[in-house]
Amino acid sequence: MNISTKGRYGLRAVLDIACNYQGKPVTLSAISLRQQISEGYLEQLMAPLKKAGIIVSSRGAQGGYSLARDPQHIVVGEIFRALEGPLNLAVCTSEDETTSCKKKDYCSSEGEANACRNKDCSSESEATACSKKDYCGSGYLWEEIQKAIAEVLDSHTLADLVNKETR
Amino acid sequence: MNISTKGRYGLRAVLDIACNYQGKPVTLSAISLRQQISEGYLEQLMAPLKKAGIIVSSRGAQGGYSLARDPQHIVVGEIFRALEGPLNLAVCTSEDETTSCKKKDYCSSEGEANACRNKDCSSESEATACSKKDYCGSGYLWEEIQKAIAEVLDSHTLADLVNKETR
DNA sequence: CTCATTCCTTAGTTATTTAATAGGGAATAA
DNA sequence: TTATTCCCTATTAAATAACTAAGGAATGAG
Repeated sequence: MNISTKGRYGLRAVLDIACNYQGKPVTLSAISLRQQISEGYLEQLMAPLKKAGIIVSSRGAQGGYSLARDPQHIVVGEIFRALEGPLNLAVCTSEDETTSCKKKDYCSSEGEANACRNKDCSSESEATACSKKDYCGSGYLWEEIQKAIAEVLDSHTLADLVNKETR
Repeated sequence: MNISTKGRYGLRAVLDIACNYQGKPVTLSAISLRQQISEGYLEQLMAPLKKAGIIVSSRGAQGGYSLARDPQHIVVGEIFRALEGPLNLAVCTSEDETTSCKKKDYCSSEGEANACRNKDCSSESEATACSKKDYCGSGYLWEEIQKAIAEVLDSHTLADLVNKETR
């Protein structure tokens, strides 16, 4: 269980922009140099960040990237989700929600007392309904973990991280 | 960011044993059938669980797996870590701790005010010291997330999950 | 106007990890 | 002594991650 370079580098890039903006947009090459991440790879991280409305860009000489909003109005969860996608700890791949929890085989206890709950899927995304998921006891756990992660992500702003950085 | 089948299947397997133990050890084939996980793959999950002292096994006819302790004395974090390894959200690969944070390039802010803190690495494992890590602002975030995950893992016992299951 | 600069987009490639399968071996109870 | 059951290791196929490459489009400076 880890966070991909996409998420890690991407956050560093946004932090870099936040810390190094001085009236002028910050160029990719400057970020690349400071963060020791190849420009080509950084480019790919900028696209989703831009799409998510976290950064804005301008082209041409003196161009580069700036934050779309003040750091205190950018929640870290936005950045994370833009890069890594919605939180989805347990794997829920099926598109057909109605078939959920019909197969009691997936549940680790037997007998009629065992009513598979339908919300064991911990995905944040509505699109991915569950027919193969980790049910019941384990599903509960993944959900709790996911909520804990979301809580951290959504209770910090970019400004908080900038403070940690320059302190 | 997700949890591998190793962790998910493994937890389900342990839950299965907890729920279906009735005086006799639970066989792999029974777990396989109920959980719809191949026996071959399950076998590989049993090894670390056994090594971690979570389950015990007996061979031969009527053999199988049982819990090594009562479910209320098995913390979920033990199971998780046995299967997925120590929590290690940010990647810290170097073995040489003294080189940490010497390269200011990794930090996303410039200037002398920027003292890279040495503990940004969020790894639970002592063995993996950091020379390439996500520093400062971002390192702080990964650490907070990791602590939140550990809190959930370490505040639930297997008995808690069994209750969720059979309710 | 034109040209250097900078972002933009897509395709392709390589490395790593995951998820399994396969097959023989060792212990044990009936 | 034999069917059962766990044990161990190697191999492989698929998926994902992590880049690299390369050409294009916009823009500001001169």
